[in-house]
Amino acid sequence: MSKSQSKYMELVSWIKEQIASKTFLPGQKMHSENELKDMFHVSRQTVRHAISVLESEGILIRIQGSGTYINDKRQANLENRTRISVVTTYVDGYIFPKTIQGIENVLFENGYSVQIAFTNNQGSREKTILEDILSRDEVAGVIMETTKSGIPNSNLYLYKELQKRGIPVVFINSYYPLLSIPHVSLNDRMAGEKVTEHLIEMGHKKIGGIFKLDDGQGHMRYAGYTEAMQNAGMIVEDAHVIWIDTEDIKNLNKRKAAILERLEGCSAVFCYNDQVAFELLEMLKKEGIAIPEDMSVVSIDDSDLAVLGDIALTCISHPMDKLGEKAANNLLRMIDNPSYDGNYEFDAKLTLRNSVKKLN
Amino acid sequence: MSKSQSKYMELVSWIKEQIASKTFLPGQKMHSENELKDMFHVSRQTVRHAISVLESEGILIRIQGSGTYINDKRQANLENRTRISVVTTYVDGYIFPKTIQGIENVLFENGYSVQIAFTNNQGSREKTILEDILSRDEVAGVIMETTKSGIPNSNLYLYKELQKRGIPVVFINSYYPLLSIPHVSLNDRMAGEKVTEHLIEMGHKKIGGIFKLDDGQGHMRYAGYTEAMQNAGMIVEDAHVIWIDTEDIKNLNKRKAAILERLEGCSAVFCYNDQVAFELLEMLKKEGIAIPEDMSVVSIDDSDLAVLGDIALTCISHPMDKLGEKAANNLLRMIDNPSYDGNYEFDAKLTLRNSVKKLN
DNA sequence: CAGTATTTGTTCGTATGTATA
DNA sequence: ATATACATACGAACAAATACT
Repeated sequence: MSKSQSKYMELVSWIKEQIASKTFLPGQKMHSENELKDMFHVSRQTVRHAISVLESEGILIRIQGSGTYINDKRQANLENRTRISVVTTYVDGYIFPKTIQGIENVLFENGYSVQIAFTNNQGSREKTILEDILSRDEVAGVIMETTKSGIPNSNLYLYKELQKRGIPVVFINSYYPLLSIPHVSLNDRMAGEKVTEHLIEMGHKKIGGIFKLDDGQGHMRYAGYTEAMQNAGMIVEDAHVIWIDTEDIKNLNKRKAAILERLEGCSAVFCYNDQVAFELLEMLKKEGIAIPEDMSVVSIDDSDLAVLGDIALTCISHPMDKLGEKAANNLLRMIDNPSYDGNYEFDAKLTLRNSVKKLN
Repeated sequence: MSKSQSKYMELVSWIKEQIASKTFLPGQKMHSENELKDMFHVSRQTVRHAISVLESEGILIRIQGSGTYINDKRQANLENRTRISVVTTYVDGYIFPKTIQGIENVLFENGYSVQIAFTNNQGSREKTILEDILSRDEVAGVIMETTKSGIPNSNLYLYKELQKRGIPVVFINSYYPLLSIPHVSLNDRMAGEKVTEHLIEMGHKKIGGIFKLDDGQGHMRYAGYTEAMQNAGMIVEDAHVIWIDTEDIKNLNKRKAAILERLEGCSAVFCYNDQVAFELLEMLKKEGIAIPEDMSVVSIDDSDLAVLGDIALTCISHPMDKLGEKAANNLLRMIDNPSYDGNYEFDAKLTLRNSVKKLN
């Protein structure tokens, strides 16, 4: 592969490939100059030229009389790192800005600089960003929002590589169950449970739900919803459950007919988040369905959207900036003490407003 | 001094001494390899070895066919920098997230990583962040939102230091008039003018205004407002102009009495931005003042807030993500070509909605 | 511990290729 | 187009540090 005209550059490429493919392992001794000379049928000068390039890049270390070794870069560079990479899906939602601000506040106060990137909730972008972090090899830790954690992720090997290199990672909002990497999030299961229990206490029997299918939070909130229903001896009817994905949220109206049909007969509906609730309110209003008289609506997040319209939403509060601060603090503790368990889930707290009607 | 047994190290020392003693000046061409060979009675290989050591230290630059030059260190260190620092006031507003996302998109695609920090619109924090950037000395450029550009800033010397080091800076949204540093922003003066002209065209004579006093955007929007009034032969009455600062915006109600008094007799009011307009709408509603029947309201930004309530605001659109992209692109061009002029102002475009009444 | 082999470090000579002025 | 200057490449010799017997 990589033909770089000159012989020494070909040798450079070859050695890099061996290291990348784990044929040469960090700390190991490499072939001697004379061995390489014979292997590649070049002069020793050419071999030395190639090695000197790699040495100046910090990839190899030459020790006179002993040999040439693959540098164990990790330990060498990790010492003075004061940079943290923060990767989120978007920044233009209503939760992330506050979370990011919380993260930045804590990290800046602790002398770290914050490097940021956005996945746009696309696995391909997540991959590029992780590869970039790995190749630059200069961050002391990573705070990461999962990308579509509700469906299988093909980038898990990149997270494992970070672990292998001793770079701690904290997930926020959700996590990948297949990885043993800590996360800081809202207790989404509890959130789903509490909000559903509230509806049940208020006398609702037929409770519909709109959940996000492509992230773990959607799954957990759904799990809480079903648990609360079952605890109350009620049956979760799939006919009243609507699953949407990230794309749907932006244009809930496209699924209007299906949504209205599924909510037929329900007196209340559990919305995945405020954004969904807000869109749903608009939709119901246009259909002449009054809230909360004809339909009670609850949601999760307690963002600006929850109180912006004429109907204030009863909902679970998202910790937002507190979540960011906690994630940052946990990451810093993990950097100091690699065995520290960085997991944390915020208890769900219900805020009562006027979007739920009491039935008798 | 430094006798380092080997000939090539002696040559290295000699060259370093020449540079230290200003015999060789930055940017200057050095002796050719053959000249040095003859001067020191060594082989050309030895000369090349010495030069390659100095080249890897970034002290010399070899250019094939041209010669070997003493590196101007500024440029030397900047070569491999692929990090841009983005500093904004907040991230939890409604404009910044989109702007930041626009910036990140462009920079990431161009192989740069984005380092972020927030000033919270406090001069002291701006100072700390700039000092941090300067001491780390590892960014290729800075995109900066001004901190209270409407009042004197005591950190200008730090920006000058960045200029001195050849690190390009682009301001967004506003700029410090005392510095010759480019900015990318909305044409705030034009925005103020257009929105005021619209009110005048709709028959309004008494037009009040709420402006932000502590940033340059507030000043420019006010300038546009006065210009439009004067062009129409109308007089700007100070009694109808309200100046607020960043703190006031969060709690407009505290100045309720003063605001209502100043708007007395006005048929329309120009709001500094959507946030102000939104707060004002709430206030007027509670006072029983109908919009647009009793009072027309216009604003600038066209954020989510503009269309969220029951009254959709007629306003000037803020370029948001486009502004971020433009700022990033201009900064990249400045990095490539230091003489490139990175200034750009987006034309103001009016979006008509239903917050303005036509008078006759 | 001494001696020897191995491995990298330094230096010279020479030749040809390629980019620049 | 030519001369200049750096780039690549080979061969050879000896020095210095390390490893092994």
